[in-house]
Amino acid sequence: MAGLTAPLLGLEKKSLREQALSALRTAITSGELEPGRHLVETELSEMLQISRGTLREALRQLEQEGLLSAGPRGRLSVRHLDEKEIRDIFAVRAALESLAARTLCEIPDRAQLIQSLHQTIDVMKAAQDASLEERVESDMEFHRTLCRLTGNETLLHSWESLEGSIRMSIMFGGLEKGVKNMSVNRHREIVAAIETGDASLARKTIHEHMDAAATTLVS
Amino acid sequence: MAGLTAPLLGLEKKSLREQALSALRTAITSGELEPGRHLVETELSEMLQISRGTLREALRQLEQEGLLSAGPRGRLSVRHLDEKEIRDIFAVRAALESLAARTLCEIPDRAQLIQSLHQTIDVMKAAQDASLEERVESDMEFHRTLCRLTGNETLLHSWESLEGSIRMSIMFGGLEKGVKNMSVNRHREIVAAIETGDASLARKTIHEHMDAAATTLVS
DNA sequence: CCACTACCGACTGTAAACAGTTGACTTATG
DNA sequence: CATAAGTCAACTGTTTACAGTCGGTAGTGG
Repeated sequence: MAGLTAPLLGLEKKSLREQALSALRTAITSGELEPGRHLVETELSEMLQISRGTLREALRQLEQEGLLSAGPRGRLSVRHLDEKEIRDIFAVRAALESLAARTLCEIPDRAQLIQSLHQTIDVMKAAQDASLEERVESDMEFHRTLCRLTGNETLLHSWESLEGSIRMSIMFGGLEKGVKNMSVNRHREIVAAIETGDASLARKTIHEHMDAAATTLVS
Repeated sequence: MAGLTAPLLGLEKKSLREQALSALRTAITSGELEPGRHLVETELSEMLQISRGTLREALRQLEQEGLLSAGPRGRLSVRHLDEKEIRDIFAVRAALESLAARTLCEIPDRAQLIQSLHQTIDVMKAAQDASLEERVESDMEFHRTLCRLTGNETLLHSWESLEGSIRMSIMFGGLEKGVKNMSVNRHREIVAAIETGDASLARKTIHEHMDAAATTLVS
C-alpha cells in the first residue's frame, strides 16, 4: 500500500452528466458554440460519447442557468444576449455582490476573510501577463470568493447560477474588453471598504464597478 | 369552425417533465414530502406514472432550485432548512426585490406599473378571508409581479429560482406564521415609495419587511 | 403555373432494460 | 461472542429502443 502517494485522495470520478455539463458550459462561454446555434441532442450525444438521456439532464441545467434558450417543441439553442440583457445581468450581479459586501462588513472578526480576498487579488495580479482566459478566471474567482466568504449558501448559489451568463456577457463584448474591467486597484477598493466596515462605500464601489463593466462590454 | 369558443387557444399540453416538476414542487412546498425524506427514483416514477429518465430531468431542476439536496452517491432528499438558512434566503430575496424597486423607481412613466401592483394588492385584500394557501399565493404573486414589471428577465428568473426556497421557509415556520407577514398595509407602503420614486425608502421598507418576515418565521 | 396532398426525414418526448456500487444482513470461524 | 468474509437486495448511472410530431419536398391534379 505504500508508495501510492498523492493520487489516492479524491480520484475525481465525476459522473458523465457533470463532465458533460462542464464541457458544454466551457464550449458555450468560450464561444466554441456560438450564440443562436441550434443544439441537436443526437449530434451532441455522439460528440460527447454519452447517451441522450444523460445529455438531456445536463442540458436542463444549462437551460436553467440561462445559457440555453428553448424554442418551440423543446428545441434548444445557445442563448443570444443583447445589450439590455447584459446590463440586466450586471445589475442583478451588483445587487448580489453588494449584499455580500454588506454581510461581510457586519462580521466582527473579519481579518481572516480580508486576508482571503487579498490572496485572490494577488492571484489576479500575478495573472496580469497571462492569457486573457486566465485573467478572466482569476477575476471571477475574486467575486465568487466574495460571495462564498459570507457563509450565505443561498447567496453563493444565486451568484453561481449567474456565472454562466456573466461569462457569456464577457464573451459577447470580447475578452479584450472584458479584461479592461479587471483592474487590481478597483478590487482593492472594494476590499478596503469592507475592511473598514463601510457598507455603503462598498456598495457604491461595487455598483460603479459593475456599471463600468457593463458599459465597457456593450460599447 | 364557428362555435368552438374558448378551449381552442392554448391547449396546455405541457410535457410530462413539466407536469412532474409542478407536482413535486407542490408536494415539497406543501409539506406532503417532509424535509429530510429520501426520494427514491423508482418509487417516484411509479407514483407519477412516468419513466425514470423523464423524472430525473425534473429532479435535476428541483435540485438546482434548492428544494432537494444531494447526498453521497447521488441520493436525493428533501432539503431541510435551519433558521440561518431561512434568514439567508430572505436576505437574498430582499436584495433582489430592492433592485426591483429601485429599477421601477427609475422608470419615468410608471403609472401603469403602479396600477398593476395595486391590482395584486387588491387580490391579496380579497383573499384575506380565504384559505392560508390562497393568501400565501397572492402574496407571492405580488412580489413576483414586482420583479416582472422591471422588465429585467434575469432578475425575474433569479427571483423565481428562489421561489421554492421561500415557500419552504414559509412551510417551515407554519402557514399561520407565514401569513402574519402579509399585511396589506406593508405592501402598500412599498408601492407608495415606488410611486413617489423614493428608491431608498422603498429599499428600506422592503428590507424591514423581509427582516420581519424572516424573524417571524424562525421564532 | 399554382395549389394541395401525401410521404419522408429529422428531432424531441418517453419508456424500458442493463450495469455497477453500496450498505445491510448472514454465515462461518477463531 | 466477536469479527471477518460472503451474499444479496436496493439504488443510481447509463444506454438503447420506440413513439409522436413537425417541416420540407416531391408528386399530382386542376
